[in-house]
Parts: sequence; structure tokens; C-alpha cells
Amino acid sequence: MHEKIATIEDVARHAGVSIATVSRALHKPNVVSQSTREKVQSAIAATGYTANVMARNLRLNRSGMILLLVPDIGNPFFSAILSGIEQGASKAGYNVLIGDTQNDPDREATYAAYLRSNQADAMILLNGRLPAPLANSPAKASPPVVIACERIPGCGLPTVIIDNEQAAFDATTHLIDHGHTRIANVAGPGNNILTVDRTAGYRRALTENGIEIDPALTFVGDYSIDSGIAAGRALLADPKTRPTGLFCASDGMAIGVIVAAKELGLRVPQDVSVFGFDDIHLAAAYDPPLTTVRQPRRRLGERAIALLLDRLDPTTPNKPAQPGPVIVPTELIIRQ
Amino acid sequence: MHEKIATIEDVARHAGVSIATVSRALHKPNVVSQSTREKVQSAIAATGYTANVMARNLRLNRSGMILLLVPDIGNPFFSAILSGIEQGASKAGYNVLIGDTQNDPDREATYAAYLRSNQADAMILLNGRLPAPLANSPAKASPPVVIACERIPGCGLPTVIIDNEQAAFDATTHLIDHGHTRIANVAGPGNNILTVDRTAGYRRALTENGIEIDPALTFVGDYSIDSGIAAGRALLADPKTRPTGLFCASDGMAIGVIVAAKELGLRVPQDVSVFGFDDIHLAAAYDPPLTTVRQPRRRLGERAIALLLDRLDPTTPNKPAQPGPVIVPTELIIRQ
DNA sequence: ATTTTTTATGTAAACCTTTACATTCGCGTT
DNA sequence: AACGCGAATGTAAAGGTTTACATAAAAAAT
Repeated sequence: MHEKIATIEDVARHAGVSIATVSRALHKPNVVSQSTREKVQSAIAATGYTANVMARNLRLNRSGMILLLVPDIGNPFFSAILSGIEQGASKAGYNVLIGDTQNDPDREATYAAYLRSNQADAMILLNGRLPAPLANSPAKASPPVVIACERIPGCGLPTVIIDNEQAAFDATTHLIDHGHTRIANVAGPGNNILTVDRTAGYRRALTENGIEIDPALTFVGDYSIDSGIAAGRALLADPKTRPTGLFCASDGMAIGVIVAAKELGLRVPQDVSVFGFDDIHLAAAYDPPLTTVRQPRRRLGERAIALLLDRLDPTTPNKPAQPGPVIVPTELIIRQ
Repeated sequence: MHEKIATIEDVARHAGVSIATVSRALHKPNVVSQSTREKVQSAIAATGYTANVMARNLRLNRSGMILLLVPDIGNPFFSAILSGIEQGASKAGYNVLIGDTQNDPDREATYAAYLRSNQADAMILLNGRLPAPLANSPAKASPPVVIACERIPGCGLPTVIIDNEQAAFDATTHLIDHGHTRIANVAGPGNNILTVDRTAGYRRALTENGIEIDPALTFVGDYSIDSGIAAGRALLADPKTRPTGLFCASDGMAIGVIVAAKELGLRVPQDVSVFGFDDIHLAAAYDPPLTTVRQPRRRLGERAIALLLDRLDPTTPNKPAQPGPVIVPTELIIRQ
């Protein structure tokens, strides 16, 4: 049943020319005569030929595909980044395919193998970790890989990040400027580089304003709503030690904190002020509308793909690697 | 600089055997002698050889990859589906790669070409549309493609959907059972098959309960929060014609409606009841917690990949195509 | 009219595998 | 001693392209 798919040879036979001519008619039309070109065209139409991309890729050692590795596609945070990436990539003639690694090192390695065998021309990592095959190839000076979103300290790869430290500093300072002195830090997992940077910014803001850092006011969550609820219950329960402002490392946790605050009969923002991070899509529609740090996600993606395309451009082969990470500024969204 | 990557030939030379033996040592270890196997192993280690996947794929006409086409990766609705798909696929030794089509027919066609040239072994469509190359190949009886999420009427492909009509019926009936008689329908775009089915269910519920259908109570939105706000303002402004219950075709629109209701000083659920659709992640944390229809998204993905693997299984080559669509039941989540 | 240049096409190698088939060798049977 | 057989390995084709090089024909220059 499986009617054979037409190859270039079928077209050549049909048009009465050699396969080389067919290939040329397709890729270098100006080098083949008008009449032959037409014969080939109609032969292609007659046979329904489309080039076997895999064979071409094998020959050219190039696939036209950029692989995007994300730790969790369910996180809407990544979608806008992707959108920036796709636009740039498709303008340059690349397809973007996304691999969801679920933070599984095995899966990361599997996908990274695509790069090695040229099934993918380049890779963008939204992970905070280098896939094993990459980490193990020190010889190959600079694979066509760009890191976005999380920086990986010590790997020499081009990186695009937002200034987490500064953003956290700004947010915390904003709370301080509005009269808060007891400000909690609802942080992400401790081993996460984002958390490290954000907590550093939070601390710097306090220190620079002469406020002592109270370890009891830091709660370690995991960015989820539920951990935000837990944070809110833990931090807000006791009126004596209750902070009046909370800086949260994600909007999800901020929402959780607000849920918990409402449970306790507290009003937001009258009784406690909550600052989020990310400006997720629902932030504005929440009750109360969430004050938060907007990450320029689209921009982040645009910069990442620009960096990568630069790297891939064969006309500038040995461009020196970007010295430091590209830092995209953030923006405070004040809503409440 | 680009130190040449080791091929099977390098390994063969290094081990003093033929390339055929190397290949066999890797894929059929039992057919090659112990001593040779060891020589090959150490040669592989010495050269750092890894097989060129593209060459292998070309030879075997298979890629081990399943392509997942989604219209908008930013829609968190798809992520859970994906998770179900990935699990099943990876158990069967396939990788899943996601292509974000942005509802762009060109992009759909580009990705669909992967299938044609065996860069992908199969495809799952979360789109509501058949990519052009597929639609144009009527001869090839049944390409390895499964539709999930939205059904495409009249295409003979296996399909997995949720019972939108029944779910809308159940939701609307729930509102009726709670004493509502003026019930609005905040629908999606009219050309969307999901909307058609959901509106049908809404209508059936009214009709079966002897309630007349008032065309003024239908608002056409686009699933977004903003269109929900618009719907709320339009429907709730006039106290005389105001409905007391609203069935919304997405949680986003439900949230928008609630935002608008609060604007107007209405209390939810005391003054108006709002029913959503999807049970998105934030539904439970919203204020008030959203009553909605939960779509078994993970299950949907699981069924889709199961159908596909079934289709791909070479041991059952000419399995008759599934007669009708597989329908996954939904669940009402009552919260308010 | 002969030589040079240009243009258009064909031939065959290369990309890297996998595998059907052929070959070699040692061993047990007759 | 001749034969057959199984095990281990090698040879070469195939998969569908692209492209360097060779060739042929036509146009231009002498």
C-alpha cells in the first residue's frame, strides 16, 4: 500500500535529465537553462516530489533546526521567551523545536545528542544545568549553545539573563520607601541560582537602608502557589513577629501568600504588602492586582537568538565569545 | 580547530576490524566474538566515537522522534497533555519534540514536512487544523498522525477529545439546579469547534429544562481574560436584564467576568454565579475559588500517545483505524 | 577556420550508517 | 580424506542528497 515516495531520481528520469541537474534546478536556478528548468518543474509536479530532508542534512551536515531545551514547558514563564526566539530564528530560516527535559539529566543528554550528530544546528538552554555530553567535551572549544534565563557559573558559554539581584533590590527598596521595615523574603529553593541572586538583592536593599536582616523572616519555598500559602501561614500567623511587607521570588508564591493572608483576615495591601516576581499573565487580573517585577521575557528570547545567530553566522567564523553575560533590565510593575 | 568527529571507520581502523564488525558489535553483540567485542569497545573509547544519528536515520528510515504540534505553547492548557504524551513516548523509546505553530499554516506545513522525510516518525496535532501537506495527500491512506484536543470533522484520523458538549451540559445543568434561570453563555470564537460543541451543550441544558434561549445572553469572546472582562461589562451592566449565572467557555474568561462583576459592585457567588472551563492551575487560588470543568488533560495525552504507538507498532501492521473518536470524560469541580 | 571562452549538463564521489551476501576458517562427520 | 556446517568476519550495496570535476556544445575571439 505504502506507495513509494518520489526521489530525485524519479524526477530526473521523468524530466529526461540527470539528478545533478534536478538538484541544481532547485538550488541554483540561474545556472540551468530556462527550458530544462521548466521540464524539471513539471516533472516535480507530476511526481509529487519533495526533497528528503534527512538525506540533505546528512550531506550538508546541517539541519536548519534549533533545539530549545526547557526544564518544564508547563511553566508559562517560558512561553514568551520562546516567542522571541522563534521570531528571530524563523527570520533566519531556522525551525525551533522544543524539548521538555522535566529537569531529567538523562533526557537532557538525549536531546543534547541531537546537537552532536547535527540533527540540530544549535541549542538554547533554559535549564540551569549543562547537559552531560556538553560538559564532557572540553576540547570542542565553543559549541553553538546559548544559555538563557539562568546563568551557569563557570561555563564559558554566551549567556542572557535578567538582573535578578538588581530587580530584587529595587522591589525591596520600593517596600522600604513605602515605610516598611519588617520585610520578609519568600525565596525559592536554596540551590537555585535565581534564588541566590534575588536573595542577595533583598539583603543589599535592607543593609543599605540600615535594616537588620532577620533570618526568621526568610522562608524557603519552591515557587509554587502551595509553598506560598505555607509561607504566608508561617510568617503571618503571629501578630507580634508579623512582617508588613513580603518580597516573594515568584508570582505564584505571592498569590499563595495573599491566599494565606486572607485566611487570617488580613487585608492586602492595607495590612500587608506583597511583592511578586515575574508578572505572569494573571497577575493583573488577580484580586488585588499583583505588584510585581516584570521580566522582559520576550526580549530575553530575542537577545538569546541574536547571540546564537551571530555565533552561527559563517561569515564571521571566529568571533570572540561574548566576554560577560548579556543582562536584560527588568521593570517594576506597581499595581496595588 | 574543529577537530574532526570520529566515524565508524576510525573505530574500525583503530580496532583493526571492518566497519561492519563495529556496527555489529554495537547492535548485535552476541554475533561477534568476545575478543573482537573488547577490541571494538576500547577503540570506541579511544576515539570518542558516537554514532551519527542522521546517517543511521537515513539508512533505517526512522528517527525515533515524535513531533507534537501545538498552536500556542504559551497556553498552559497544553502542558499537562504534553506531560501525558511524553511519559508514554519515552517508555516506548521515542523522543518528543514540540513545534509551536502560532496557528500559522506555513509553519504547520514546515513542521509537517518533517514527517514526510522521516525526520519524525509520527505526529500529534493539538491544532484544530490539518497541515496542508497532510490534507493534500489523499492517497497515503493513514499517515501516523493522531489528533488530540480538537476534533477535525471529516478527516479520517484517530482522534482523542473530551466531551465538550456533555461537559457544557453538566455545567449549565448545575447552574439550573441551583435555581438559576437566566444563564449567559460566554463563548469562544464562533468558528472554533470547541465553542460549537460547548454552546450546543449549554443550549441542550436550557432546552431540556424548559428554559427559553435568549440570544442576548450569548457573548462571543476569544478565551482571554480581557474578552471575559468585556463580556462581564456587557452582560452585567443592566440590572434589569442581568443574568444570575454565567457559563464561560474558559477559566480566563470566567476570571475576566469576575473582575468585571467586582467592578460593578457585585459579589461572586452571592449576586452572580460564574462557571469556568479548564480548571487551570490558578483556578483554586483565585478569589473566589473558581467553579469549573476540569479537563483530564494528562489522560488526554496518555490516550493520544497510546493510540499513536498502537498505530506505529510494526507487529500489528494493518490494524483497522479506530472507528470514532476516543472520548475522555470530564469532571465538574465545584468550589464557590 | 581555428582557438579560446562561456554555458549547460552529466558522472561519480562523498556524507555515515546498516545489512544481505560472500568468504574464510576450524571442527566434527562420514 | 573429503565433506558439510557453523561461527566470525569482510565486501559492497543501499539510503537520497549535493557538488567538484569532466565533458560537450555553443558562442566569441582570433
